[in-house]
Amino acid sequence: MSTRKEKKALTRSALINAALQLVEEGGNFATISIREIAKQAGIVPTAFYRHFKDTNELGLNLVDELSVCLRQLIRSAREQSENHTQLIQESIKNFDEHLNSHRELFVFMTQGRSGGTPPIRNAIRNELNVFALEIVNDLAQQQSFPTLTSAQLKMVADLIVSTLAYSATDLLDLHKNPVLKNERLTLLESQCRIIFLGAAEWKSA
Amino acid sequence: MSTRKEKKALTRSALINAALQLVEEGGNFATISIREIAKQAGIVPTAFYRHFKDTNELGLNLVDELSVCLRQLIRSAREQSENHTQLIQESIKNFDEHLNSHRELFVFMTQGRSGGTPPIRNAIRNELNVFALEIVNDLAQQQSFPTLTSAQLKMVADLIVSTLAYSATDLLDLHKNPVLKNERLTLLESQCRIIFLGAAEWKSA
DNA sequence: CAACTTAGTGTCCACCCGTACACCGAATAT
DNA sequence: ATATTCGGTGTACGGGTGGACACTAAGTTG
Repeated sequence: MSTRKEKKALTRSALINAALQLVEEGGNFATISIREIAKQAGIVPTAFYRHFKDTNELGLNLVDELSVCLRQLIRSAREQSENHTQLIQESIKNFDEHLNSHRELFVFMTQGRSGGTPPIRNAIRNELNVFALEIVNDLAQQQSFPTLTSAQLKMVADLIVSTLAYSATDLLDLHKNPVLKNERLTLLESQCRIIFLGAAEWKSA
Repeated sequence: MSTRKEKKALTRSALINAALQLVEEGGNFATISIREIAKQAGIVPTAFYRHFKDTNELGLNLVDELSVCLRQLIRSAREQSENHTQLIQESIKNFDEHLNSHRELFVFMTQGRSGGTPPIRNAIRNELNVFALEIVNDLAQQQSFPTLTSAQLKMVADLIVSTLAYSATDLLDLHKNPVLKNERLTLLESQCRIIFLGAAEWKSA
């Protein structure tokens, strides 16, 4: 039927993967060129334009990839646990596994959130906001903090997301140093517990 | 006496300021070129090499600038307050003012922490670590959390620094939107209070 | 004052960049 | 079966880049 569209979709994802791989290999997304991406994808530079206007547009598509990745992360963390401590442990383990299996996307995310073009920054910010909203949903459903309004839950969720995202930069860098990485994961766990403790104590003042 | 060294130091700081200004104007530090910096500084490109080997080396010097900036920030936040809430409010106000008066440095910091070359990333990480240690010092001196060991205080301080640094990206972007920026500052304040509440509740488990 | 040092200049080169353009050949539509 | 669409190719151009090199002029030193 559609050999045409199939092939196009194929090289399109080849371009996306090429960009991600270049980023993962240590390149800053802001500095990688159309020519590099095309070469990595095994096509000629000018063919790039059949798919994206420029690297920025490709970047926005990377954010879409990130979006589904984050959704997977939320979903796989959704087996409810007995208590907060356990929930945190399991969620962080899950987070770490996602960081490993989607390194390139998270490297792109951390880079782009502060160093991307404005459209990319906003797109990533938006994804992280959606992510926080999903956490709010979960916290509400599990009635983790019955005394908090949903606005207050959102504030807590934003803090959790902020803490996770910040740690991602460190964890991705500690990739090849398991000892330090585990230390960092332990730190992250303690910090999340602090947040949960604080949230439980929060009185609207 | 030393007109020579004076002039050199002068153009050197002209180069540093040129780089910072280019970053502040929206450029990603990773993408700005020696020629751009030199032009902005009002010298010829090749003269750049009299001061720095490459942009990376200049970047490491920007981290030094950041270092003294962070030290100023700590110092000016060191008037002790009556209670936690007030301390947080004043410290955040101080933080915001520093963000405004040293925009370029903080843009560079947020960019570089996740998107810089490995040496720059490490240098910034190191500065933030020192910053956290200074906070530990202050918290210990004020006996804010008598039940916590210094290792636990460090964990809390890291969380505070993480939260501040993460918010910096947002705050710098909201530069020209006072309403949203104030919302973000309020969010930050709530999050810091959560952290302080959680820290007060922490039992070594 | 003479010799030396050095910050900044001017020129030049090989390289990579984005992108315009004409082209091809196979998948699709008629 | 023929015409059309379109993803990928190859060539070409102007412009920006890092950096080598020889130079100058002013500051320093002895």
